[in-house]
Amino acid sequence: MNKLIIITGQTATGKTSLAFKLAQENNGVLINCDSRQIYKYLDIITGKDYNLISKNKIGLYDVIKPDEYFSSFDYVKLALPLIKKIIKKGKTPIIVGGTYLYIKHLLYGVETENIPPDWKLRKELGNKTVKELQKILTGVSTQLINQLNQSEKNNPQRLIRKIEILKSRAKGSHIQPRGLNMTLQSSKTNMAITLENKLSVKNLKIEFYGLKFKDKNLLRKTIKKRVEKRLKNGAVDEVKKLLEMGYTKKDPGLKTTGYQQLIGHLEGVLDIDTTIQQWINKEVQYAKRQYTFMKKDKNITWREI
RNA sequence: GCCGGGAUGGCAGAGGUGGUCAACGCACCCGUCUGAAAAACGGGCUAUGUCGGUUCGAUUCCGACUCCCGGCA
Repeated sequence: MNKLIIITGQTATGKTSLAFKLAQENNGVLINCDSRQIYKYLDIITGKDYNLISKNKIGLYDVIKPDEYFSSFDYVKLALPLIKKIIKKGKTPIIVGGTYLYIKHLLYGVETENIPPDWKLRKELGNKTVKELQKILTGVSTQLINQLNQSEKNNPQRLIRKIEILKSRAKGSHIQPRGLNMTLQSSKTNMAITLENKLSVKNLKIEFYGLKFKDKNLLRKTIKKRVEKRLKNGAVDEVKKLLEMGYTKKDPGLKTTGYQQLIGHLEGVLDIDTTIQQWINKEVQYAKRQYTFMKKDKNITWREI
């Protein structure tokens, strides 16, 4: 019997502590699944737990630089072999992090798996207005744009992705998607089977936990404390250092809560109180969105804190 | 005390108006999202300081009061 443990959930719920505990009980090895901790040099503000886990005991920390793009596909590509290696050693991989999108793609696959992001195209289309993007899409496929809901129709990133998919298919390079889709989320066995195939591992047992706050007051209080702690630990200096290294607020790594606000402060746009308040608000809002997204996954066993 | 200016949602703030007034932003609530996810988006909520008058009808006109800001004393 092979075991895989996944711990996700809202930010600031203590996922890493739980992962550490489960690692001791299960002969486990941690694999990060936080889209921010993937980045080098983003340490204090993304809350890398160096005290709890020494750097070499957790996988997928610090794999790219702040100006590099990363996607759920890249994550899966890196995570799968790592998981496999750990299982082969007879240990338990423990995936821990709040980026549910990455977990979702790892567990359930993506229909358009063979159509990679075209960052050049994205950059090009990035200058266009939503109206222009809609027009491009309408020109290619009226059917497709009619299927989009209001939210997606106005979301430039989503529209660009759709265009990307259509362009790729127009080139004829695509293969018919495999039957991996959302319906698998309702079935625990299928989830394991999918991964067993991808890993070529037999008898995989998956434990899938989600951590969430009991109520919003506690969430806000905890986040506020955490922000204050990070400031005390040198968050401002971390940002200064990154700016000195030549990174800017437009770099994908720095498009992160905390960095955006502190850069605003260093630029003199925000006073410190506003900076802190905004930082806290953004994290609270993020935690809310996380749960909205994750709660649709029926495989998650929830634990309230 | 006198003179002037002001009072619009939880906050900030615009403009119009005797006829269901009421923008934008923030916050808050709910949601969307199959290769950017700590991202990007959609929807929703709440208002004319108090009291009285004129009027069929007042947020708008009139009066008083309260509070705030500026100037004079």
